[in-house]
Amino acid sequence: MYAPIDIFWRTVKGKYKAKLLIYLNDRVIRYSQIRRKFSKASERILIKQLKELEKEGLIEKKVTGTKPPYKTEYKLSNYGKTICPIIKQMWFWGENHAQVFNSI
Amino acid sequence: MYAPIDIFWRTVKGKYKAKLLIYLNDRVIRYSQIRRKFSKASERILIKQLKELEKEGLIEKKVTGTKPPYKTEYKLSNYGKTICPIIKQMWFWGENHAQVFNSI
DNA sequence: CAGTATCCGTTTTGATACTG
DNA sequence: CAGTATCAAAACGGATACTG
Repeated sequence: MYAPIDIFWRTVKGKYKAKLLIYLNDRVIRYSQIRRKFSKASERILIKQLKELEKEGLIEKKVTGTKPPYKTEYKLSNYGKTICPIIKQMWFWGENHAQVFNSI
Repeated sequence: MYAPIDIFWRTVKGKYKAKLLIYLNDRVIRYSQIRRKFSKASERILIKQLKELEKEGLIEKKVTGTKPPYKTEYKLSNYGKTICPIIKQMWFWGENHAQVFNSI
């Protein structure tokens, strides 16, 4: 029903998802840190994309505390780690071909 | 001003662009053929995405004839060929992880 | 601290009739 | 044959006030 490329697409579609995956690669990070790093993103969208990544199993969330203030930590899952090499290649491609865009 | 990942993103963002690039890989194809292949896409969107790919130099178009009916042929440029390996990896990733989505 | 809820503007896509 | 034009619908993202 879906072409394989659609599977991939659906996974990383969203303004910040690819960057979030790279940012979470090999770290455990609290939400407030992510907020600071992605300060240009609106609260709503950042949470939305984190939730989607979590729902699809690419990242994992751990909440500490039973009443506020809570402490939440995000990290990449093993499944999420399988996608990072591809995102890095997307990154490298952009790096190598940036001049094409600057000239438009 | 743009992160490299945004460069890549901007290049293939669009519902059919990645598929178009793969489809045009190593072939010269007429517009009507593309239409048949992408029969689910609306005329407007298909043309729009072809135009954007052409504008950014990923594909090339050759028009034959001075009055209708015209004959146009599309093919991948050398520049476009540099991005196909990455799209294929996206494809493979989706193939290998499809079951995750089917289970949701 | 880590989110939700609400409202709103922009961007993307679709359907379809028409044209060089 | 290969598009363009027009209009409408849906998806996406942003700002910000509020809450467990």
